[in-house]
Amino acid sequence: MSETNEIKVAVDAIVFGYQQNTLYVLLVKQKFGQMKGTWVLPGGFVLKEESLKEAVTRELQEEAGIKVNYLEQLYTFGDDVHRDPRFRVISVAYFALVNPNNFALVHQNDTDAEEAQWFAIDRIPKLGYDHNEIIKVAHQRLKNKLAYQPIGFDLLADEFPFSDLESLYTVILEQDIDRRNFRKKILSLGIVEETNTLSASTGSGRPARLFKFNKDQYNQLLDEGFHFEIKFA
Amino acid sequence: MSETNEIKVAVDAIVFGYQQNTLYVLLVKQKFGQMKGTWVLPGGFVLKEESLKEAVTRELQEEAGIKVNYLEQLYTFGDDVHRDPRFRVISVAYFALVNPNNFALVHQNDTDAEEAQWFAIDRIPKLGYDHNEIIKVAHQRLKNKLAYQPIGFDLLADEFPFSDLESLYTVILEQDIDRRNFRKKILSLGIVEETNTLSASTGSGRPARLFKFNKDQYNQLLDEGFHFEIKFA
DNA sequence: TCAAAAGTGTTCTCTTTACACCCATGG
DNA sequence: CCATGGGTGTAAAGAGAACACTTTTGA
Repeated sequence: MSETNEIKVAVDAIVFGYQQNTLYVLLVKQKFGQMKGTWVLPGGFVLKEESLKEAVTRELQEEAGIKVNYLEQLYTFGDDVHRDPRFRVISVAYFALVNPNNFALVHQNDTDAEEAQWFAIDRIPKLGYDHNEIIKVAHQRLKNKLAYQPIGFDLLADEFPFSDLESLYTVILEQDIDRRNFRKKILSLGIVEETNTLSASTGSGRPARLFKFNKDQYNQLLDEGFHFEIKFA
Repeated sequence: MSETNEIKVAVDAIVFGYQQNTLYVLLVKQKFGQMKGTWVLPGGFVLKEESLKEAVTRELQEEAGIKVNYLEQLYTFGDDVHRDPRFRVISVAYFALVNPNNFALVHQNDTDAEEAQWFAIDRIPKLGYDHNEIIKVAHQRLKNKLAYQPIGFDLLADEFPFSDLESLYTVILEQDIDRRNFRKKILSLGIVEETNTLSASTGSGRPARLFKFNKDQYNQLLDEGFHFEIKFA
């Protein structure tokens, strides 16, 4: 029973960002040890007096200078006893989303990682440990959640054209959707509202009206037993 | 960083069983320590050379002599630094289901727990640690999963009358359902098949035809993109 | 005036809901 | 023959899917 002392507890974060029809994941370059130079998920060991959640937010701040706007526990990886070649480590992985406001990375020098960088989901290099596997699990979770929780909005700016929301769904779910039916469906839920703003011109095409997610309204509907769900043909 | 050595890793299992319109949870009486005599979830510390999953199945065997027929990771509880008053412990909780075949408890004497016992979900006593909270989370997961995964069958005998399946749904979801529509819906999924057996008489009423879940068929449909879902009015 | 993206309604199909009476058995 | 639980169909309403042309802007 005392052997449990020899198991180390780590946290890792899979942070998703979305920009220009591309889904990105945040990675950091390992600064120390035999894995120096390898790209891995941001994360690290949990301190004795901090909660798991605190450990993740601390590591994200230290390693990438980033604050996320959605965070939930994903899964705890601890079945492969040798997933870390040095020690027995179990890792509690967290699923996180940032919107473009928080996208920028602060490069502090006093960090665990030499660099932090965004990688397109289909351009992830071979990572250290089992982190490629962890990203797969997180990607699947993202796909699933998109259908029954309004987390798409956490990946967009506060005000966005409808087409951004639509292409976010097509890109992440890798599936075409009908523009008219999608718009009708989303608007019928009553959690997205029109603003008076039009998008700045992008050089071609008609400017789009901007919309925003009404979180208060969503929470109120939740209390009333409302059930968010988006499905496609 | 070395402080992580002082965090202990435990697993706990929430095992659900269903009998006679009642949902049960398996609890064990703590045998040692200052919590001696308190009811808690089966579980214990993870050994250095075993996977998390192995740890759960080992503990369930040792403490209750039970084998489950569904097991999945639920959540890792580690945000309250003092959830165990003795040490910093994080617990990876597992969600498990048994069917009536595996319901019986073997009372070995060489176990961690003095006793193992089934408690109706609405008759759970005050438990040690944060285990009442953990059960709430597991109960919610059970309710959610029932709607989009055919796990109800893991709580029933291999062959069951339709009314058992139906009352399982009403009991766990705490919601009435229309008998005719429910039967139509389930049968239309094509994963439940009729047997030739009729239930033994229970003293009154017409004997029921028994059905069984066709797991192979379900898995095949899954591969074809099938999506299980049961909703109610 | 052309290219590019935004905006918009209707019809058809399928799924979900609501609802009530007869059947088989044991006592 | 009565009490108990098992078994079944239909119609109405709602949700999802399919589908194409007009509008606004910049170049």
